[in-house]
Amino acid sequence: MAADDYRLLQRSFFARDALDVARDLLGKLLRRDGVIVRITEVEAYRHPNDSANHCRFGLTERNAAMWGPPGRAYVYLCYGIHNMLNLSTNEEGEGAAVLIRSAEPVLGLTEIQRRRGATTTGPTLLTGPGKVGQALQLDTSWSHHPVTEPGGLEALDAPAVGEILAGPRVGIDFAAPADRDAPWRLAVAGTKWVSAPKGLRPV
DNA sequence: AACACGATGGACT
DNA sequence: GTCCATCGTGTTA
Repeated sequence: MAADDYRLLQRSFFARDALDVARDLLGKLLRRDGVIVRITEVEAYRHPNDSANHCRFGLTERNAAMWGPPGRAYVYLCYGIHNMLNLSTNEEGEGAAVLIRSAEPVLGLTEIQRRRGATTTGPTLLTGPGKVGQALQLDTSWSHHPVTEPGGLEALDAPAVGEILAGPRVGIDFAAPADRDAPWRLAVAGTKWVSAPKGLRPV
């Protein structure tokens, strides 16, 4: 299949609750120039009433892309080092997004290795949100970029996946217990391209 | 105007 | 298992 045969996801795909979008994003593709990856693990950050969500204190300059139209990138810097990719969901005015936690190389493996500074072809190449950001060469200036339009970073359609695993989100111990325990981390079953298989179980 | 800390990853014991 | 790099953001004063 030629790269030009891939179809962009539509804005309406993202104009739904983050948890629904998260589930449907599994198996979909992200393209940046000659690199294509398949999404294998995601987390939903919902609106409202999600105390793990960056939008929990309202609109700020950093999280503005989450409040904006659906289908936009929200890239934020974590620990001063890692650029984390989210895709905005819900309707404009609702602060919600899906964090892309892991992916699997589809095209451009050697370029991904170069960007990551790694030689492995195994899951450690691309499991973890910081690695995804690095492989797609993203930084915070990519926030607000529409992934439903050609050019730059694109979200591409692909067949739905089969079985799905779910479990609590990672690294949100600061959140309220109910939000901490909510099974809003989703992953493709049967793949090794998942950052933390522990804690995931079939839905 | 200061300050504490994070939706992590890699190196090391 | 532990340690910590590294800096922008949001909170608090």
